[in-house]
Amino acid sequence: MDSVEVPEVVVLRLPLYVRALSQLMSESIDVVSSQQLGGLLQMTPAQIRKDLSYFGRFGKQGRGYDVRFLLHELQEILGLDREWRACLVGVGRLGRAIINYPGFYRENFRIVAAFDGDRAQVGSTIGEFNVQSMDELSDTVIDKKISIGIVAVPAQQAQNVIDVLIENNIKGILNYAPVAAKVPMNIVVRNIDPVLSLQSMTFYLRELE
Amino acid sequence: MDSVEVPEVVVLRLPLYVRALSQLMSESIDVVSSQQLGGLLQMTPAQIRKDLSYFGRFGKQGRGYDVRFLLHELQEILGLDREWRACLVGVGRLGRAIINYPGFYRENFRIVAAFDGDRAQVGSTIGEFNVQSMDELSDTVIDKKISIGIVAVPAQQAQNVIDVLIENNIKGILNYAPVAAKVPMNIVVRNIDPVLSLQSMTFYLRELE
DNA sequence: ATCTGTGAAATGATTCACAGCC
DNA sequence: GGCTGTGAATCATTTCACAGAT
Repeated sequence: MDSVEVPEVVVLRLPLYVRALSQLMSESIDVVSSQQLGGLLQMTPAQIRKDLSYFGRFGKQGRGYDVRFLLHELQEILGLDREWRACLVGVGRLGRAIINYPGFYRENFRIVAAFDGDRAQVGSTIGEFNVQSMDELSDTVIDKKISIGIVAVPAQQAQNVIDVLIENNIKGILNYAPVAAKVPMNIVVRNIDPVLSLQSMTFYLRELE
Repeated sequence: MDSVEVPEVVVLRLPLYVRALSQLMSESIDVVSSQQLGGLLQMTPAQIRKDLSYFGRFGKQGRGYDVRFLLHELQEILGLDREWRACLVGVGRLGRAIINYPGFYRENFRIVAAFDGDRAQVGSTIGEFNVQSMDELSDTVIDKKISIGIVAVPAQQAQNVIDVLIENNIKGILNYAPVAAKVPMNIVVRNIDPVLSLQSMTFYLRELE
């Protein structure tokens, strides 16, 4: 079934489908066509059908997709049918905001530990977390079955923190630091960088003035 | 010179070059090859050269690129040689974190006004901002020459807020709300959505366990 | 009558490879 | 010898268009 490698762009779009389908379910809509879904997400019906076809045949000809069924299938494909545990590294302003952000929790991502390289921070309490030193990372990752690291340290320290996370068997990194992380191929990195987003936006705005 | 349309992927990468070049400049390195830059950013030298070639011929054969010169050129191309003013809509937890985030200011993006649809918030003070009602948006956008709107309201209200921003001549939207914004073609939207990032990451992590 | 799933075609992006220059 | 800039080639993604199912 997945003998053909799924393109990464397709994987990046699946969560959009999940979100739209959740929305539809909450509106008690139980069948949706690729046409309608495309309308919601501003994309072509053909792309949606093609994307889904990498994973199976979920639709009914002449009818469309059963919302609940497709949602469950996609959640399973993405691994969203379980809880994921993450640790946060860096408890400065940004790190604190991340801890307090309720969006992760709602989608079954749990931050279960917080670390900081600054010894002055270690031992302090943030929300319900005791801030731990980086030395404790190794044991905590194992004890708490952590598979994702969230990096919220200054740019200068980011690569080092990322290296430590990888040494400790973390396979996914959500990187808020403004650096291009160097990681082995088997590590999945996602960057969150609003400044980069703005800096590419202005290219288009500039022409308008 | 730009008679051939520049692909959007290229524009999205330019800020990465800007960042790397700034870094190099701060290290007093004044010449860099596409090879070296590729090493820093984890991309191929050919891609960098091709990207830059959409905008001009910035390098010297046998030598590479003058760091300071290329940096200035790219900043100008992206419109980063000036200050950009933005307003924030939504002063909940997320909005407050955005206001306090120093990264925008450092890169010449100024948040100069804050709005909230919730009348209970209006009139309160956050940092140096007086939270304004949405009714005041129209005048303030003009007075303060705001061209970018930062949306940090709950999903439900996001499309409405975005519509209001666009009605008031905002051309760029940095959207933190978890929705696929519907906007006319001439509006530039950038989405910041860490949950989507995690949800596509888990597809790859799932296979490892 | 409607909508999926999918090969084939079209379009878009990346990489190659080398002429030309320093 | 080293490096850019760039057409050409390759590779990837999107869109088309239609057979087949309900």
